[in-house]
Amino acid sequence: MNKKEITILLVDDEPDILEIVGYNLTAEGYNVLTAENGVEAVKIAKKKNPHLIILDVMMPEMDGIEACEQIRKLPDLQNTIITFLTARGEDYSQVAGFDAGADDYITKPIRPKVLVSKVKALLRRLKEDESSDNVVKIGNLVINRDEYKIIKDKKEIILPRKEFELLSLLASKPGKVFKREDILDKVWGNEVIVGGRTIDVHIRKLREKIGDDSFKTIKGVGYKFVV
Amino acid sequence: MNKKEITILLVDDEPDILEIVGYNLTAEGYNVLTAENGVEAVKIAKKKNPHLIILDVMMPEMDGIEACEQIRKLPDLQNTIITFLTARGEDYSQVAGFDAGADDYITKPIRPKVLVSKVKALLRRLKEDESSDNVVKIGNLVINRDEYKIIKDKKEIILPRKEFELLSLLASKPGKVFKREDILDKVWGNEVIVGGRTIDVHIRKLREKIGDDSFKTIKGVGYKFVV
DNA sequence: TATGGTGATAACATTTACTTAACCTCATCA
DNA sequence: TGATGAGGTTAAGTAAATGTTATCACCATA
Repeated sequence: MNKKEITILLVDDEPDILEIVGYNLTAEGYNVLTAENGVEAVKIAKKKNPHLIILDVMMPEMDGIEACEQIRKLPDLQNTIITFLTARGEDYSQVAGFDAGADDYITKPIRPKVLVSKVKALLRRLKEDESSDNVVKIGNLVINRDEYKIIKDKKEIILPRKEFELLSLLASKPGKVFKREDILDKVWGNEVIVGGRTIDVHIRKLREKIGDDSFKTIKGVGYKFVV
Repeated sequence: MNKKEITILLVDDEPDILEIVGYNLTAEGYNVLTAENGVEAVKIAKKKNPHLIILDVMMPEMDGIEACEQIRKLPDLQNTIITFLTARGEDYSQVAGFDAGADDYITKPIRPKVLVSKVKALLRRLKEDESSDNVVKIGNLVINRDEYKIIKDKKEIILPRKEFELLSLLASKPGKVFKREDILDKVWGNEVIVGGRTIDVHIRKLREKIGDDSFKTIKGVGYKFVV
């Protein structure tokens, strides 16, 4: 996801804060929307579907907590990250904030650098969320997509990229037969043309490293991973 | 399976975590049970048979690892998904966790959104197991096109491609007579020309493997599959 | 520039599926 | 009754698909 495509909704009743924070986030390349109260915030959130919402707790009309609750009810905004702006030490509002469905909070007074790095961290989390189950366990195998490693019987195995992708694909649905063409599509990409024996050779390496029994050949069709 | 019917057992010795995580899961519509230590967890798991168990590793009385092992021993809880709560980077506990029979782990500090999406992903896995998409059952036969296998009286039979396709075709409409030319069209493709005895030979092999009675010859016409 | 890992390929071996041919059985009907 | 046609059976040959190994080009890295 490109920064340009990331939309942040900034909600505060003080124009100064909107301007300073907004300036800093815009300078970072984010697409920034602003609202001056909860009612407006909910309206904009509904329409623009931002990735991140920064909500001041104390606001006229509708406070941040209530706005947050309303926003959380909207089905399209389930994956939006919401963070509060709260005065330091106001512990109660933090709890209430989490209760309302917030993911984090930022304490006032706001220091632009801190805020920007927090925003970056939160958006990084969004990415992590998108690829949520990066660790898969099948039988005595643990496949960790994040760290690109395999654990078999407590022992770590490092696989080259193609082998890892191939194993990863086959193990994503144990038992299911993947046709050769499907494997080529998913591991090699459908533009790439490789020779006829390429898949076999990679399967062979996996059989060597992971175990012969785990990979079954279905002649004329493809391969499957079995537990 | 409706969300309301899904039960999650949450085990942690810190009431704060039980509350925050419990709140988030309840808000998602899950039925949440809690326990404060391993002993209690095992007791509740045995009684309530939850679909998913979230276990803190570090707990007084009985730690998560041991609780997991005990739970895994219970026959009713074989299909339960167990996931650990573990401090980030505690690599050892992850390995030990998988060893004890866990399916996944969630790192602390807990971020509600991450946890919820992970829970959803895990439960999606549960659903997939239950739904049989590309599977057809006829009599004591189960034909699984995804895995390219046949199950007859609980025993797995692997068939070569042509035999599989032939059986698959005949069994798609039990009782219906398929003309020889139709079979050739569908299994062999209408450009391929094969000798007169080819179909018979394949039928013979199926009769050998699946059972003589299942395939009836209609002289001058073709074959049909009967239950 | 040397090194080592990766990934593709070619050449060959092996395995398996599929087809065929030859022969057999059985029912039907002139 | 024996000629005919349809399908059944078997083993063997062939073709197709996959397994195996060695080798090479490429790339990053020391």
